[in-house]
Amino acid sequence: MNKNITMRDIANQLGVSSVTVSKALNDKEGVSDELKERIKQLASELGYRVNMAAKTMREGLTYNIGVIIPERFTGPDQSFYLRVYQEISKSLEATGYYGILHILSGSDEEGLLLPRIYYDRKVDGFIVLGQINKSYIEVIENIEQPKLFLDFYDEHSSIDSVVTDNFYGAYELTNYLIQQGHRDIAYVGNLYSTSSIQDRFLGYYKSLLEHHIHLEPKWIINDRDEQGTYIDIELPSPLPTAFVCNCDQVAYSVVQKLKLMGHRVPEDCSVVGFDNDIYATLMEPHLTTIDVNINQMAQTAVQSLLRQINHPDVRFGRLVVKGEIIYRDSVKPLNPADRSE
Amino acid sequence: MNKNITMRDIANQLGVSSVTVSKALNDKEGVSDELKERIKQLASELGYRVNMAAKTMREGLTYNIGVIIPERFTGPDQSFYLRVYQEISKSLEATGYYGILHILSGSDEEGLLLPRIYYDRKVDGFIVLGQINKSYIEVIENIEQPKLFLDFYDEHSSIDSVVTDNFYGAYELTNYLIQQGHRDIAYVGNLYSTSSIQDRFLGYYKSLLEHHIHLEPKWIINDRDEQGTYIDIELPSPLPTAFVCNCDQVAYSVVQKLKLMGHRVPEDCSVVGFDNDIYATLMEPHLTTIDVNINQMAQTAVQSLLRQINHPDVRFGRLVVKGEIIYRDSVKPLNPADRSE
DNA sequence: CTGAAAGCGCTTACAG
DNA sequence: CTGAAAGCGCTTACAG
Repeated sequence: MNKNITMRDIANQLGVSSVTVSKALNDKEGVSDELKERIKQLASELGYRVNMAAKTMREGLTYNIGVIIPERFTGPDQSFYLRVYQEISKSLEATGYYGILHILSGSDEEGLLLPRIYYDRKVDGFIVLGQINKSYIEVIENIEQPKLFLDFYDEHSSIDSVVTDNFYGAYELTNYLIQQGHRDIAYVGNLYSTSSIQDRFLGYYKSLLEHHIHLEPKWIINDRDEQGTYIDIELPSPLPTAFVCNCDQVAYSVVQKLKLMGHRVPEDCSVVGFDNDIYATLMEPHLTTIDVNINQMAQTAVQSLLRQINHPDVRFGRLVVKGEIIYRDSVKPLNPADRSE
Repeated sequence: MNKNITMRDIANQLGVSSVTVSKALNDKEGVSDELKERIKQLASELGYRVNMAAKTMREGLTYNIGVIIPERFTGPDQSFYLRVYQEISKSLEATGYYGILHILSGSDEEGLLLPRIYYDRKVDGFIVLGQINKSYIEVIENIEQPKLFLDFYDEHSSIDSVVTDNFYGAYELTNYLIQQGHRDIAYVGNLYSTSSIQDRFLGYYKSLLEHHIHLEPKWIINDRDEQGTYIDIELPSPLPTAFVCNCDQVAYSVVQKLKLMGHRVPEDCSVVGFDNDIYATLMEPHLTTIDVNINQMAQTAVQSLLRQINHPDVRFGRLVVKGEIIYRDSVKPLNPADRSE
């Protein structure tokens, strides 16, 4: 019965024009309060629903945002970006927008193919969630629509970005380890893979510098290739007393590896991660890590992009969202006597 | 420069009508091959992109599907439905459709509020992913648009559904335990919470019946309240030799609990799960479980719903997607001598 | 306060 | 093979 009720139907039944109905339903000037009430009343009885497509065509706004996530971040054991997407979705809906997810396949990324949402003019703007390769960044840059990088950035690009505070997160985590008496501290992560891993490394390094601890090149341990595919981690020998891992999943692998070699965590080796994702509490011991404020990141991203849509000229640059150390059981204070040197 | 190029622009530049451009770009009859080529050529040079909103208004199809997930299934440690959503997204995009995610909050579900995508006519149909309460089912039923339940069903409802083969999955898993010599087998799950948990229980029960094993009421162990909130699991005493858990996450909890009590898995107790999600391989020992074919479920759901959109009269009823046992390390053959009675 | 006109960009049915 | 006309449902700008 509420089969495609239009404003005209309401107008006809009330003997007014559809212009008046439009004004009433949108709370615009120019309708008497009494008539407005009658219109709203009837609209609700008839189960009137706005036809967004008509609105879209008239205004040139789809009220959709495309969220692009590179496929390699969406494996069965990686739920982090999906959770971010979920938060984006919620933030968007609260403002009358909707998110459309596009998983960017490896081959499309290589072949520099834009997602279908682009060719179909399905969206008013794009959020790229997760680092894409240099050439694809250029392709995105050439899109003449608002866009934003989330959880990574590119120095050569003029595209706004929202990232978690990787640098200070890792810096504080490393400070904490040093406070606990550690001085032989390794960093696990490929420095050339993503801006996040690189910035976390730099935070770790800053902490080392401030404490006049020499950075041992052999204690920068690779965990993946530059495309982001995990490789087998080779632990150095002798072992450091602590590992700063670029993410919880890698921390989990490192702990597995240590256990396999007969070492105990944190008794023999302390380990910290980054993200506070599912790995942090599924592993034994529970991981000390940085809780990335996903909700805040999503909200910031959505707000920035929406502002870009409404004011195409304003730019934000790089927006940093603070994280927070979560202290758990993977770090042990080091007795000075235990030190290797 | 590709600022809102329309068919008319192409038509004007070529001195033809926009009707001809439309036909050419859509590969319809009635344009000479030569002209069609010129049109496509120019369209591509100009960076023409179709205006979906116009198409939508004309055809009355949005080419969007709403995917509704109850909030309680989307906690930080539950990525299963998000992964299903991801697969739905991919399946949809392959057919020119797009998914719009709506997380149904607990209060909206209680208050029987329909999502905004409904009021905005944003979608051509709905996939409800994850069991909703009875009253909300009725609300969904009254929507005069194609809809489908995914991963659950309701006997009183005429809405099509796609589910994994819960019954036979649990049946085969229990058969396997019995083959390994187990006879004291508990089931963990609230039988009144979801259709999946109920059907898995029934599969377990069928296996027991077939082997003439008495169903001990005390060995049906509760894991959550009827709203789905997890509760503390109380293990029975004496312990059975095996647990059939309604999902991997609960299997994980059970194993944690057993370990805490000083029991070893699988040496003292065997445990199996269902889903083959991240918990299955993150726990020690790795879990023997049923691999739910997420990709197949998503594809089946998308195809069914799309057919419903194009043929509003056809119904499928309940579609069952087969899963597969994944044998890992959480089950140990039971030596007859070990039996408790 | 109320409404007639025009137009967003496309496609279908029809005429030539 | 090609195109003029009409209409999908809305909203803005203008006239009364």
